[in-house]
Amino acid sequence: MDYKSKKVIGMGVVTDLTGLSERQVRYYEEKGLVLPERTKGGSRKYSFHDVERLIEVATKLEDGWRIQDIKERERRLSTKQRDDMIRGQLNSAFRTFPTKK
Amino acid sequence: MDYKSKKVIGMGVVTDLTGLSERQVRYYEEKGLVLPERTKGGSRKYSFHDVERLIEVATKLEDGWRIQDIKERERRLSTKQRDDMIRGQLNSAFRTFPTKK
DNA sequence: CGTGTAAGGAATTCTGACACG
DNA sequence: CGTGTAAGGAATTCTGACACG
Repeated sequence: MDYKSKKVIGMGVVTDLTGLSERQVRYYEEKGLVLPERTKGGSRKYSFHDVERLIEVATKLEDGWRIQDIKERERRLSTKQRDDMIRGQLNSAFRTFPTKK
Repeated sequence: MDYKSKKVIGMGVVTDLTGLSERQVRYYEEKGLVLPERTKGGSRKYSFHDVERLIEVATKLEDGWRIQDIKERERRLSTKQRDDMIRGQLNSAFRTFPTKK
């Protein structure tokens, strides 16, 4: 695992880095948009990747998105990505599988 | 600044990552071998680079080095590096400056 | 010299709840 | 729905000191 994915950042640094409040950060977690790890004592630990994710979420909210919208869109995207993967696999298996157009 | 150099890691994670005690980590700082940043409240914050540095220091201590030895050696190394830099600059200024051999 | 430990305090983070719009 | 806030507690980290070898 690389530096970007290692969950080592505490709440204080996260609020500094993102400009968000603790409340916001915890709420986005409650809604399943970020998944920090926990220390034995229960403190949240985030990765740099999580920090970027939080900023992305906050930006979309400012743009008028709702949290449900964000989750919805991403669910669909990952579904499409799965479809593309399967299509790719079929493609190499049978060189005749029809792709779009 | 990249992820590796950003000082965002608290003491707890540092001891987890290095296997060192808080005492050791603070002592190496006292001796000038690592230079964490501080939060407003006074908590130390380390980078991934610092973490690797701490492991390196601890390893050398296990190998019988003394902290002063470690600092001494590095002082000399950086002096040599400075010499090399200056030699390089002179080299490009006067293509005749004698390099070793 | 390098490290352990007990002591007491200050800073940090957590949860659950009430509030607002 | 997304966020602020006051409340109380638990976990975290800090400093200075004494101890050992």
